[in-house]
Amino acid sequence: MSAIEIYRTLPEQIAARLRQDVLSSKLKPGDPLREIDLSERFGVSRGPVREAFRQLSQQGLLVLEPNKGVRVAQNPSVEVRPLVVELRRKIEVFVLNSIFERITAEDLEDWDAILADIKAACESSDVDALTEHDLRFHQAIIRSHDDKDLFALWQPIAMRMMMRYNRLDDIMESYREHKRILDAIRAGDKPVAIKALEDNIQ
Amino acid sequence: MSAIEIYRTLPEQIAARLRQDVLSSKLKPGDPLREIDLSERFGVSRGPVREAFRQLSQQGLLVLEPNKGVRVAQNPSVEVRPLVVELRRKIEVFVLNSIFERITAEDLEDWDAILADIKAACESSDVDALTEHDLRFHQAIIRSHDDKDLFALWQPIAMRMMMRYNRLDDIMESYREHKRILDAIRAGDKPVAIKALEDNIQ
DNA sequence: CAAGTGTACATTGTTGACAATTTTCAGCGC
DNA sequence: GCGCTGAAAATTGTCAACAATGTACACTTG
Repeated sequence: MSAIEIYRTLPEQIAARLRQDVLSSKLKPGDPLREIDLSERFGVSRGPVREAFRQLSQQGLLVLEPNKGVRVAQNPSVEVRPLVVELRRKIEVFVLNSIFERITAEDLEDWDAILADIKAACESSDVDALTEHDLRFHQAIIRSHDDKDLFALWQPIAMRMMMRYNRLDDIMESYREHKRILDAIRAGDKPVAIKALEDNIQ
Repeated sequence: MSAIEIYRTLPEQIAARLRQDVLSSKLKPGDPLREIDLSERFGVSRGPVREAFRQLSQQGLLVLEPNKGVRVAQNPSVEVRPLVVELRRKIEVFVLNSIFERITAEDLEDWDAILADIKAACESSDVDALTEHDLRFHQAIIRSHDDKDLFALWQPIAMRMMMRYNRLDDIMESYREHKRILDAIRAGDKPVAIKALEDNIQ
């Protein structure tokens, strides 16, 4: 796995590992997870594993059933998915619109760095890495807003889209979509930036 | 407290109690909560209390800081609140629109019963009870959709609105708003029902 | 006296044992 | 063979002790 270990607590580290497994379909919808298995695999007790389960269920990646256990969540139904897409668009457009005039050179540097990771992942057709860096890109934008609660609002919605790349014929298109967003921001063109962001969320 | 004890697990019961305290402003934004205090108050160990904290932080009512503890969350800023309102509207309208033709007589009976509770709370000016039954009313509608994940999507957004009734000069208006929704549903008038629902969410 | 430092205290984090619940499946009667 | 019953196994839920972390404040030092 990648070496991004900014996660401070034990449950966060475990949750991050499991999230990768779910998003990369190493764990499939309906798969059961047992606390003992994972506590042995990570060399910790069941407590932190339980808490990681709670975190991921709050993000919609796992489903908890009291006294029965945890399973990987089903993807949103075809009926509900358009709603999820619309909600995520609303939040991200709100944020971009709100911070646009206050975006700093440092912000753009950070986002360029992530864009480079996206490009590398596209060029090597590494879908898992692309999923990770795509998420990081949008996270970075959300997190640059002063109101830190927006991230908590956005995360469960974004996770439910689960970044499935089957929508793209050409994986490089993902890189180009994100590049268009940053280019428009750099040019100070707000409407185009927002349009590019909306086009990327589907 | 009211005797609605449908919550199966210990952490759910604790979370329900704390949620009431937060929504009724018995606990105010910024107030710190200590695991020991609550475990003694409820006569359980710290484990279930910790899990209740996690549930409520996922709903946006508490804020967790690793190794430091838990505080009651701040209300959404005036800038973000319109976004939250819009997101909640989108979800509830989506659900009502989606289930409208399949609403049964039993559904309407259930919702009428909750409406009666709302009426009683309004007549006795019991704002805490009104908050509770208002939540129950909208929960019941969301939960009648086949896709149970919609409730998990809706809850953190709805909680962040925190049902503040200072928007109403006359508390009875809350009852009338909800009655308008059910009347329109009963009459089979979808556009009016959706309009009434939208008007109620602000 | 201000700034920094160390130590005791308060609080959260983690663990392993035990309790409660659910699931599995062998045994039984029909 | 089919369905029911109930004991055993597997799994999650709860607890209390211990570890790690953060905080408060008296103390030192310049």
